[in-house]
Formats: sequence, C-alpha cells, structure tokens
Amino acid sequence: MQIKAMLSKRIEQTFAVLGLQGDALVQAASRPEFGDYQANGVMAAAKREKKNPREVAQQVIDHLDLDGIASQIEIAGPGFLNFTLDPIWLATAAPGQVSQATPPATIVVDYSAPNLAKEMHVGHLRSTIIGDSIVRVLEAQGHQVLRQNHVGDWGTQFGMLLEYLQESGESSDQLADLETFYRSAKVRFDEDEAFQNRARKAVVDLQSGAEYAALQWQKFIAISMSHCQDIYDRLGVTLSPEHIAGESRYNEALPGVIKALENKGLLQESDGAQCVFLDEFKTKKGDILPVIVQKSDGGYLYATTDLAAIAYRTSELDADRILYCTDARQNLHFKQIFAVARLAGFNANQSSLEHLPFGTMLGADGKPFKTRSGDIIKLADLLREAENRALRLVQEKNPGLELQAARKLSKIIGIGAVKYGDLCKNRTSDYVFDWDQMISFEGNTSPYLQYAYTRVRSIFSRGEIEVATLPSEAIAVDEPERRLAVTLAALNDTLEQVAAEGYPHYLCTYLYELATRFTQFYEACPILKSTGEVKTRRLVLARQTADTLQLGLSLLGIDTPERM
RNA sequence: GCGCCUGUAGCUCAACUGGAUAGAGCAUCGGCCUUCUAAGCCGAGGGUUGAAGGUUCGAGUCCUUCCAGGCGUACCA
Repeated sequence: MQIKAMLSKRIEQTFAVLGLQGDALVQAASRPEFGDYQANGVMAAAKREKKNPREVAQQVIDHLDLDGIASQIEIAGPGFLNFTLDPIWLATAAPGQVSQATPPATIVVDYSAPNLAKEMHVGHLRSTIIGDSIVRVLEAQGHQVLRQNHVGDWGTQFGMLLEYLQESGESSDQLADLETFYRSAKVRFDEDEAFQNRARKAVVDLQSGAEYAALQWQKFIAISMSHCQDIYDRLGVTLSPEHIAGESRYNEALPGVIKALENKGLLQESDGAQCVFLDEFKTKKGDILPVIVQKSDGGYLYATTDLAAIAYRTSELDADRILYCTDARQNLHFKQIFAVARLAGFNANQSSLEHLPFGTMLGADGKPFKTRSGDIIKLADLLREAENRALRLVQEKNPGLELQAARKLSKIIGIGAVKYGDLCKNRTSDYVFDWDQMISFEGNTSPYLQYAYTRVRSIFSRGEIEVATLPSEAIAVDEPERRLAVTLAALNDTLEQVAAEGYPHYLCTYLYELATRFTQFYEACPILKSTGEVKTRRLVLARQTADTLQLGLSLLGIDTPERM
C-alpha cells in the first residue's frame, strides 16, 4: 500500500469536486504533533481561487471520505491538513509486502561498466552498487529489469594489452594483478618501437576481425572478467556474465549509425570528422558544440557506441525506460546522445532515457581519491580492509566466537558497511572518502540496522516463539508501538520514490528511521515480560520490523546476520 | 569565455522537490547494563543554510547578481 499516493488521490478527487486545482502535496508529518501525514496543497489551491485557505481546508474535510482510514483530520496553521491514521486500518496495511507495479514495465539498467583493461577500483563502486540497488527495487516491484553491463572491452589500449599478453604468455603471474599487467604493458609500449607497431597492428587486426587477434582478445577479456566477477561475488552484486553487453557488441552496428544519421540529414563534416550539430547545444555567442560520431581517421567514438546501444535497447529489448548509472562528468555526453537519438529516430519506442549521475569520490584533501603513493585504491583492497576491520570488532564483541564464524559474520558486516556508506548519500554530489567513515559501525550505518534485526531474532529465540504461529496483524496501542506501525506502513511510499527517481539513499534514510523507532519501542515496551494480547501484538510488530529490515537491506544488496 | 553541479553544526551528510521550530551520525560533555544483545537508549551544547537583493501567506529549496570549489566544453571513455 502506497499511503501517500492513496491520500493524494482522495484529496485531489475532493479538489475536483470543489472545483479546485493542484496537487495535494501529501508527505509524512514533519512533527509528531501534526499527526502521521500532512497535506500542504490546500493553500496553493485556495490561493488560485482567491479564497481563504482555512475555509477551503474545511470544505475539503467536509467532502473528504477517509472513514476507517484516518481517525482524525485537523486544519492547522494557514491551511495545512493533518491526518492521524486509524490504528485498525494501519494494522491491515500489510507491512513488509512490496506493492506490485501495474502494469510492470521493461526497464534497462546500464550500470557498473568497468574498463576491462584495468582492475576495478573505488571509482567503480558507486555505479555498481547504486545500479544494483535500483535494479533490486525495480524487480521487487514486479518490473522486468534487463541489466546491461556496458564494459569497456574495446579500443586502442587493447592492442597494447593483447600484444603484451602474446609476449608474456597467459600464464604470466602479472595477470593475477591487472593493474601491474597494464603498467608493464605500458612500459613495453613506451620503450620499444617495434612493440608499439605490433600493438597498433593488433588493434587494426582486432577491429577488422582477424582470427588470431579475436582469440587473443577473448582470452584477455575472459581473464579480466573473472576478476570483475570475483568482485561482484564478494560484493553480493547481482551481475553475472550473462549481463555483459560491452562496447565490442556494438562494433558491427556502428557504420549503420553513421548511415542513419546521414539519411536523416543530420550528419556534417567538420575538420574531417563526422559530426551532428544541434541548436540546443549552442552557446550564447553562437558557438556550436558538435557531437562527434566518427573521427577524421574513420574511427568511432563512445557517442557512436551509445547511440547504437540506444537503438538496440529500445527496439530489440523493447525497453520502456533506460537508466544510465554513470559518473556525473558524463552529463553533457548523455544530454547530447539522448537528443541525437530522438532526432535520428534511434529511440524507436519512445523509451524514457534517464541519466542517473553520481558524484566523484574525493580524498580528504578534496581532490579525486588516491592512495599515498598516488594510486587509485583497488576495490579488492577496499573490501579486504572492510572485512578486516569488521573482524576485529566482531572478535572484540564476541570473544567466544570461533574464527570461521567470526569471519563469516565480519564479511556480512564489513561489506554491508561499505555499501551502505555509499548508498546512504545523495548520489548527485561528490563525497569524501574516509576509511573510518565508510567502514563505520555506529550510528547511521548498516551494522546498526543489522543489529536491530538481530535483536528481534534474539527475542524470538530467547522466548522460544514460533514465528509462524503469530497472527499476521497487530493493532498498535501504546505510542512507541504506534510510531513504529506508522513507519512500517511507509515502506512502499519510499520504494516508489527510489524507483521513480533512482535515489537509494531514500531507502537508507527510511530503514534508519525504522530501526530507530524499533529501538525506541524496544527500550520502552517490554515484550517477553508482557503477557496476553499485549505480548502478542508486540511480538507481531517486532516480526514485521525484522521482515521489513531484512527486505529493505536486501534491496540495498546487504545481508542480515541472525546474531551479532 | 560558456555550460552543468556543489556550498547547510568542528567533521561527514539529511531535509520527501516551496511548508510549520533546518534534522541525523561522528566528535565533545552528562546520565542509563541484577530486567528481551550497551554495535544500544536518554539528555546537553553546537546554525545569519557562502554573501546581498528579489518573488509570496511561507525560501536551505525558485529568480538576479556576486564569492568560493568541482567537473565538462572537437576527434579518450
């Protein structure tokens, strides 16, 4: 049940009856004394009709039918409507159930997209886990989600790598560390002219489909992808080899892209390059910004590939929405290719093309994040560090725990902390990377949420409660119970927001609030010590909390341990 | 130069897209474990939301002009 949507609809229907226009502007109450939900839209609607907002608010209440849903509706301030939900209705709001989208859509999500020439580093973290979380939410809502991992597996650098692979042999130890491999290849490339020439030839051979080059390339890609897959598996990301749709896949479609642009009369030559000039990208001075689709040497660019990808996704995959989870620095690029795609008819099905940009990860100095030696931190190292820190804490908190169990637990906690540390921030802005902050276990962190979950589990095991025998609904009575129940019921409002706008931090904020409400309830309302109806309803609320926490964390891609 | 983004407590971030007294965590200070896990709870201090104007019942949010930072801006992705 999406409460906000339901209330909005009812209020707006009432607006229509009264001849008013505008949105109801429903939101969760900003303060407890304002009830559970508030509607702010009356004031604007009244103003449009030049009427007294409080009088209009009264008329809305008179015509609004929320019998059995709201136990109290009040007018406050200049014309706010404050709603208090009926506890009996609240009990039936089915916490822990994800509302299914009607009708479900086909949604392509383009995310992760590591460069296969190098090892995954912290810069790939955001796209990978933000995209994965959005994918999980959309799937939970019943949408058909098509993951597209647009890996960088094509281009000039591969000539160098293929030639070096040929020279050093695929059993080379350096391949265990792609970063070293890349660097060594670069050294060879820079020092030896003959090597350079062979590397350039390898590129040409590869792109023209020579068999030896293709074989060598496939070997390299396979090795590189297995590195990525290791990271995905450790991170608990739902990507697998079947989701790979890299740049190379569109290679054969690229001449067709140019041809199509030409047929549409969009193509212009400029300094030897094939370009599309669009009025909307003119500067005030009248300078025009080209979208270059073919270089003067005949080579293609990422704009060309992305256009081919749009055509494929909108027609072959039949996508209703295509979401791109990439760095904010590509803002202009996506604006341009979306515009070109529309003009050229590549977006055959009028798919909604949405760029979900995220900011850069910075170091403490405010500059893009590097290690002391100037290297970018590898994801593998980041994850190891997170697990080690978690292990130390786990052993400190649970001295009796066997090492193997402690390791298992520290994986769940450490990886969760890394993911949550990133997901809980508004993706749009740059953010400062800090070991202690990212791998933190107190306050608004995933361990706090996991901890709240284990406390519920602990109640059930200690009280020897058969969860299955509990009733499915409980009517909250005491204030901490009510506050918890209201928060439980808001799950789907939050999920809808995440799905519509692609901001997983809404879900984090929600879960943190839920865990906080639960902990307050836990402190104030004894469960196992209570008896009869009181005990039952509190057990039910606890179970609903555990279910919702587990569900919400799973939608962020974070596991829940049974004890900590 | 032009364009996009950012500027909120000592630090790291929220603020449901114009709503009521700007909220959390960390850090600091004080209280709470013989009672369901203290990775927790309760409380205190800490703010001219970069600056100045403007729009209106109402502005951190919208507009204008500045200031500071980041990124992008013709053959990298």
